[in-house]
Amino acid sequence: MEKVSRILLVDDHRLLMEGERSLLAPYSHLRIGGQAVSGEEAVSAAASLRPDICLLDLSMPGIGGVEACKGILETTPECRVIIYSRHDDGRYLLELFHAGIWGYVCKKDSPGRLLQAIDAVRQGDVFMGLPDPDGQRAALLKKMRSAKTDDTLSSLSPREREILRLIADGTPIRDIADRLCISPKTVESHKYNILTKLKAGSVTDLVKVALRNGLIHV
Amino acid sequence: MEKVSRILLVDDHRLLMEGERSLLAPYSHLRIGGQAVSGEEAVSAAASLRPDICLLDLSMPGIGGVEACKGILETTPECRVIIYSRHDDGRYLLELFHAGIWGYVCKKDSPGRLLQAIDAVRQGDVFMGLPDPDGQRAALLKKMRSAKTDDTLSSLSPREREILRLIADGTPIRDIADRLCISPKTVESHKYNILTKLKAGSVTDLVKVALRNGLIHV
DNA sequence: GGCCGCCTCAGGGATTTTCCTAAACGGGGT
DNA sequence: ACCCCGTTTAGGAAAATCCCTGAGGCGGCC
Repeated sequence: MEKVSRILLVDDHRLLMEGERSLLAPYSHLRIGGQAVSGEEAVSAAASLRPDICLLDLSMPGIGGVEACKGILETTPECRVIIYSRHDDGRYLLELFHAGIWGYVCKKDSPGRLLQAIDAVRQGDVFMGLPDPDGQRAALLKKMRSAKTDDTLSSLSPREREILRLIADGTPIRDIADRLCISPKTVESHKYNILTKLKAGSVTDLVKVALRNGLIHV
Repeated sequence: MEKVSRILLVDDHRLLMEGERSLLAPYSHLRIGGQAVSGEEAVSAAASLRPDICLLDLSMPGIGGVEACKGILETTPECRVIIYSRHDDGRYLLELFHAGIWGYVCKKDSPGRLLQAIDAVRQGDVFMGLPDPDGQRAALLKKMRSAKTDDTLSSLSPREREILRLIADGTPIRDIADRLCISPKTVESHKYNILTKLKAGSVTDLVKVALRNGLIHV
């Protein structure tokens, strides 16, 4: 008798989630153990339902998939998270890999690959579905195997994250200082530290980082 | 006997497209008249297949949904385009409305609303499915009814677009001047004009515009 | 107690950007 | 011929940012 895996579906596209449900429906060893339509919901759902597998959409409003993933793994480390991403460039893959995901599948791939991934992680394997744009897959794998983590936002203090958000939103230093009731010089210091920590060369890089991490929206 | 509408599906999520197919399947008066997984494909598919309705995803790599929409309407103005967007904030709605769309539905809504929209445009009605975040729907409708178009990038000259791209990528003025073999002062002027034309307050706005229009990537 | 990271503030010169105004040149359209 | 538009250049003062260095207070951890 085969073990049944309880799967938590997380996606803010309801229709896509329906697609996932019907994809999984024929398999009696795969049971939908819950669903969530936001990162926040996903974290609390995982904590209470303790699913075996979590199928997680990356791009969601609010805390976003990356943070959701970390949150889930914090409260429910035994849950094997499979990222179901719309991006075909392995975005965040490094960060997520080091955070502890077990699978990564692009939405552009055939739905069958999702089943492949689920089967793999059920058996304790890791399934990373990566297309090979410009032959960079090898380099990506190499980076995955090296222990270096990306860190991006995790190296920033809460205050720095807050200021990063405001800067990336286009708020001038003076206004940030006013809103936070601190000296403009302090804001400058924070900005300098942020740029240094993130190895960013300009505010445009900060915008991109903030965008990737859901701090701001396009 | 009911007229049959031929529908072109455009989405780079294959699974989501499957969802759309099965959603439409029960209705004999709705026939899938083709499908495309990119904006470029969509434009040529519309030109050759001349569908009655086009169900168009907004966020796609390459030329993206906005440009795809314009391209479709250029070659196939009789095709009634329904935008199927993942955003719930009516993003691009103004621009798209003036470009000539007939419908707008958020992916977050129930799939039923998609059918509603299709029925509406089949009957010659316009269906704009807008949630009401912060009560801004009224303002949005007002803007829709006023004749002002958004224009975004279309108001820029090729040179300005080129410089916008470089600025949004974080290239300092001096480097842009070097790369383009022109005076830094010229670049400044272009930048000033871009900022003015786009009514942007800072480079961060330029990053977002560039991102939305596919000039740069996150 | 001591160390460390975070937040705060400040100084100050160098550098860059901002915000225009003005103008010259060429190409394309009327 | 004429005009409009895009491209190029320039000027210059005011403002903002950059790039540090240094330092004090505060809370947590060993």
